[in-house]
Amino acid sequence: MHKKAIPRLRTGISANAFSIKSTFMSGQPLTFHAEYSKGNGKETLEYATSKGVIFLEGTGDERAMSLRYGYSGAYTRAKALKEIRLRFGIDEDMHSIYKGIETDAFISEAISSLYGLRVTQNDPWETTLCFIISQFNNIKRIRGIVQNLRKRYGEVLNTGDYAASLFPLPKSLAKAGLEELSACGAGFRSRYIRNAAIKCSEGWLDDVQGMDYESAKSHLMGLDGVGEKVADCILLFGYKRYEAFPIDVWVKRVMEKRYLNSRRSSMREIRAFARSRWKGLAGYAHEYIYTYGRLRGIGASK
DNA sequence: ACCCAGGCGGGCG
DNA sequence: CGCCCGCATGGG
Repeated sequence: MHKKAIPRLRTGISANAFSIKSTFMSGQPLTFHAEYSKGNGKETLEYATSKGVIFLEGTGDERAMSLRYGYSGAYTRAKALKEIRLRFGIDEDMHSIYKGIETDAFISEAISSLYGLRVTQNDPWETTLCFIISQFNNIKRIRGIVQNLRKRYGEVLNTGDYAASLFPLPKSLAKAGLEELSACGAGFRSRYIRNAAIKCSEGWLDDVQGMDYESAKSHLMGLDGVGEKVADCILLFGYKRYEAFPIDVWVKRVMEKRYLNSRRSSMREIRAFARSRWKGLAGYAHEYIYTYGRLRGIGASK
C-alpha cells in the first residue's frame, strides 16, 4: 500500500497512563478500522477516518508514552494533532478517573493489567455504523466487514506516494444496494446499514450532542438496527457519555460472576448496579471490565 | 456436524 | 413488561 513512508512528526506529548496496545485490544470502534503493530520498542496505530489516514506511534511505557504522528488526506498538522488529542483523550485526567472507578479488587486487577486503556472518542457516524455491524457478530468479522465497506464505499485517497480507502460517509452508503452490502459480509444487517445511512445523511445525529442521556438514547434507538446496547455504545464511544454502560454477552457474564454472586441477572438489574456503583464513570469502568473479562475468558462456558 | 459471536425486531402471553 | 424466536456468516 505504501509506496513511500509518510513522515512522522513529534507531538511534543509524553502521555501519562496511556497504552496504545490496551486501547487497541479493547475493541473500541476505532479498532474496527485500525491496524496495530509493535516492534523494536515502538508501537503504531494506523486508521482511516472519512477525512484521511492518521498514524500514531508510541515509544516508552504506559506511564510516559512519547508520541509521534503522521497524516494524509485533508488533514493539516494542526488538525491531525487535534484529532489525536481528542480521539485518544490525551488531556483526560486519568488519575481522577481511576480513583473514581477503582472500587474493588477485581477492577483493580483489570486496571493494572490494562493500565493506560483509554475510552476513545470517535466520530458519531463511524461509531453508529461500526456498532450496527457488531450485533450478533464477532470482532474479527466486524473488522472484516468494516474494511470491506471502506474499500467499496470509502473515498479513495491517492497522493501518488500513498493510497488508502477512507471511512465511508453516510451519503455514500445511503445509495448502496442491499446485495452489494451483503457482498461485503453484512448479511441481515444490510438494510439496517442503508436505513441508518439515509437517516444520518439527513442529519439524524446532528442534535444528539445537546440532549440529555435518556433522550439521546431513545433518539438513537429510532434508527433501525439500534437497540439499547448499540445506543449505549454510540453514546459512550461517539459522544463520550461515560454514564452509558453497554451490556453485551461478555459484560453480562463477568458482572454476574464477579459482582452479582453468579446469579443470572436481567439487563435492567445489571445496569442499575453499574450505575449505582460507578455513577457518571460507569462507561469507563465498563471498558476495563469488558476487555479484561473477554481476554481472560471470565465466565466463558468452556 | 455443532456452537458461538460486543443484539435487534417482531410476535406473543 | 418479559420471554422466545429467527437471523447471515465464518471460525473454532
